[in-house]
Amino acid sequence: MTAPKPAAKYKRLSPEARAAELVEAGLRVLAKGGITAFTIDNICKASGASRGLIGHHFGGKDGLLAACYGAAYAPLMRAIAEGAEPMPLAALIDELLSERQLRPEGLNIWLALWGEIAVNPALRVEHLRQYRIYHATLAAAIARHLGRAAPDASDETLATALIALLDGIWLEFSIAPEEMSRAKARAAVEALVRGPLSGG
Amino acid sequence: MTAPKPAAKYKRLSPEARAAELVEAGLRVLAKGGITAFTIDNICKASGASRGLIGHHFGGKDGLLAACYGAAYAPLMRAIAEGAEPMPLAALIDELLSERQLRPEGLNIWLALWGEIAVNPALRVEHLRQYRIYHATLAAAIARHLGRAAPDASDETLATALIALLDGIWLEFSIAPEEMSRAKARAAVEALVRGPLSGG
DNA sequence: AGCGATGTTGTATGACCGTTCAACAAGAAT
DNA sequence: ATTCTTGTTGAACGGTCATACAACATCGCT
Repeated sequence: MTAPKPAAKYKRLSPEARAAELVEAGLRVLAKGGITAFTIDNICKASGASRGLIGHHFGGKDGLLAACYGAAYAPLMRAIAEGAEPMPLAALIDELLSERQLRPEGLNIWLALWGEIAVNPALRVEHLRQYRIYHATLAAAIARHLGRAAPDASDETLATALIALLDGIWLEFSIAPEEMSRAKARAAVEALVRGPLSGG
Repeated sequence: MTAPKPAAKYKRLSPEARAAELVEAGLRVLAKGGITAFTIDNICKASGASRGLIGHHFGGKDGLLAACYGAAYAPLMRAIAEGAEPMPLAALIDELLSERQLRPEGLNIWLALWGEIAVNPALRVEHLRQYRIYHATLAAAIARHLGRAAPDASDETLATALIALLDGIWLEFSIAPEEMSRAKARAAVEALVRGPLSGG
């Protein structure tokens, strides 16, 4: 018999890898149980890690929540930044209403976090940072669509309206899925965008 | 000296009055601290009542939360049902974007509750009940605006889109007030509604 | 004035919360 | 093989959570 290899009691990860695992677990918890389920216990159980790790890597629960917020924005940012050259507006809207962006787990994460943003100043800061990028990208796409080099005030306003409509659509998908569908969503966005964008 | 009147230790209320006070206190707590602040302690402190009352009148915290959800819908319902005869669409939209409907406290309550609806089946049921009334009222107003006696499929779809846009606008007012304004909101709603409604 | 019905109180209870931290162990460096 | 760095563990802590419930007080009724 060879010497029995003692089973390692845990796997040691790089800080980045461990942080990523915890953020992913946090997002899974948020998607399933909302903000009230976002507890150290639940997250560590979901991640398979021990209770001390969140404090060690993020300084506390709030730190992890902020990281989760950033991570929740990632798919959206990836979508609107895809490709080397800027996307045409139609393609952008198509992507924002794609099945990938409308997955229920992802939407539930938004819902859970929105309620916190209104109430948690630290999260609000992180939100504004991401929002500005999102808004600027949309405004630029609208301006390009209308043959402008840079967005003017009306493009900015339309971008704000489009963001609100998309947020509302995502919201309805989450809380009243019987009433919302991709087709209805598409029709709504087209109605909003047709007037201002066809006329010029 | 006359006999000193012993100060009453508490005021005894009818079940309806007490329930109403607790619901109001619950809404105040939701507006200020979101769903995570919705605790027995906080609510009773806000209401000036003792810790046993929520259990006594609502069977538990969840019962009160459901009642709060219904109460949160009340201003909206009152707005769209105002007057004996049906409101014209323009007036309806005006009311839905009025300052009364856009008060931050009210919007924060929505935000706090939306995150729970996605996750709490009992709340979801209550939501659907209220949503159907809301949706039907809007669809009827749209149909009337177009000279139809009853809403057809396109009116229903437009009502859904309008609800989504309004929800999104309220959301932006709460989490990104720097970017949203009543004027922008009005412009967005008009853009959404102009095409389908002017053409017929 | 006294009784009875019932709305109200506040403590007790057990579960769970987030954070801390000393002991531990894995893997790299030597 | 040994040492060292550092990621990891899990128990311990004080605080807060929702709920249950027995004692109590108020007010209508007689």
